[in-house]
Amino acid sequence: MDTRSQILQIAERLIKTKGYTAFSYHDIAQELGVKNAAIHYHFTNKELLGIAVVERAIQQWDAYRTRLSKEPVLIQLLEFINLYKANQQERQVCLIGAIATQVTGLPPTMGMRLQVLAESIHTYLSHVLEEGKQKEIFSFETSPSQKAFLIISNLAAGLQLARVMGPQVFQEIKSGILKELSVYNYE
Amino acid sequence: MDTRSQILQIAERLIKTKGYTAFSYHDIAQELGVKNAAIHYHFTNKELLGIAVVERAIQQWDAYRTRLSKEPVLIQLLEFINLYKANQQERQVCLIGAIATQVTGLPPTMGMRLQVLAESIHTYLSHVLEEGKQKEIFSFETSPSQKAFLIISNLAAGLQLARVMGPQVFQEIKSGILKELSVYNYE
DNA sequence: AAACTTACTTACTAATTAGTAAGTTTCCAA
DNA sequence: TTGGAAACTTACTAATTAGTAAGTAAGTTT
Repeated sequence: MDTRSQILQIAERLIKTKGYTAFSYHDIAQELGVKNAAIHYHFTNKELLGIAVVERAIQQWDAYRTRLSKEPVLIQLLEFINLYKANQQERQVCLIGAIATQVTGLPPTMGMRLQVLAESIHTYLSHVLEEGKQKEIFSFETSPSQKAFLIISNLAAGLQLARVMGPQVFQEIKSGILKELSVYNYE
Repeated sequence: MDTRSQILQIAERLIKTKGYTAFSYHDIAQELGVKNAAIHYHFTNKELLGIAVVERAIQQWDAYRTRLSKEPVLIQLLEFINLYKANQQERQVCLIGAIATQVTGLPPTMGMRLQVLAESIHTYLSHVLEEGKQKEIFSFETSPSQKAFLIISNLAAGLQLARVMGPQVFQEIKSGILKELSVYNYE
């Protein structure tokens, strides 16, 4: 993998563990075994790096949801939850939560691109829920859009609560989501 | 109000808007119209200030839940939601979400005290839900503890999503929570 | 009135930060 | 084989950061 991609990968991990303001070019440089200025060569300033991290997340999400969309809705839901579970296992939060809590003091463009990501995720999950409801695989009383907001917020804050209260909280939230959708016998 | 309390109040607001790492002693000093060192007089270092902010939040929460516990369960739930709504109106996130997303790089004591706060909130809401279920005011299929985790995560991440996607998202989440509890005709 | 405390200010240090400018190495293409 | 671009390093700057030490003014206690 090329250095540019490695920088983006490390930056994303740092944002999801310490937050955007808390990580420095030095952190990335040290981990890559290069000098500070090498990071500046690839990303002139921190704002550009931050935006590129969100942009990369959008691309990866687009690829992921395109691939997933060919699967049955139940698999799509479980795999969606697993995306968050993977973060939990590394004690990370999701990118949206990590940036949203600091967004007031961040470059506006980061907020705008994050909105695009959040809306894409919400739209995708809404469709999955709608199809699942129609096919009687999921059961819920709210609209698919509203239910999508509820589930996304469960997962996002589930990661945050798990950091503070322990990993079992995420498991409780995950099984709660599925129970409320009347989904049983998974994995 | 004395200076110490004012510092804590400003610090909490800054944590809930920009995050712990992003605010400086200078930010507080400027807003109070005093010099940098005046803040250090009251809180020798940033770690002590951070812990004091969480400690104050625990005290305020204890007072609030004690007062609320005399009300009917439906009022208790609606007032609990209103605590988050108040944050939303100022474009802030909740203290737990704000700190949890950065907790990996923060003084361990802050994480420990935040855990106490989070557990107290969860215990309180669990009791409210349990009583409400028993009295058939709320309806839900999971355990009260599990439902409490779901609702807390809805509200915490609801604030974060509202920052990125707009305030209507918080409203959607709020009405979704109530609908799933079969609570109608509120306010 | 003297001693002491509270709540600061002034003036500083050391470390870290993002960011830049100029030079260097390595590889590839004409 | 020479020219140039890509990917750096070296060496620096300016700003911001947390934190400290010494001094001061106002009030409070003895």
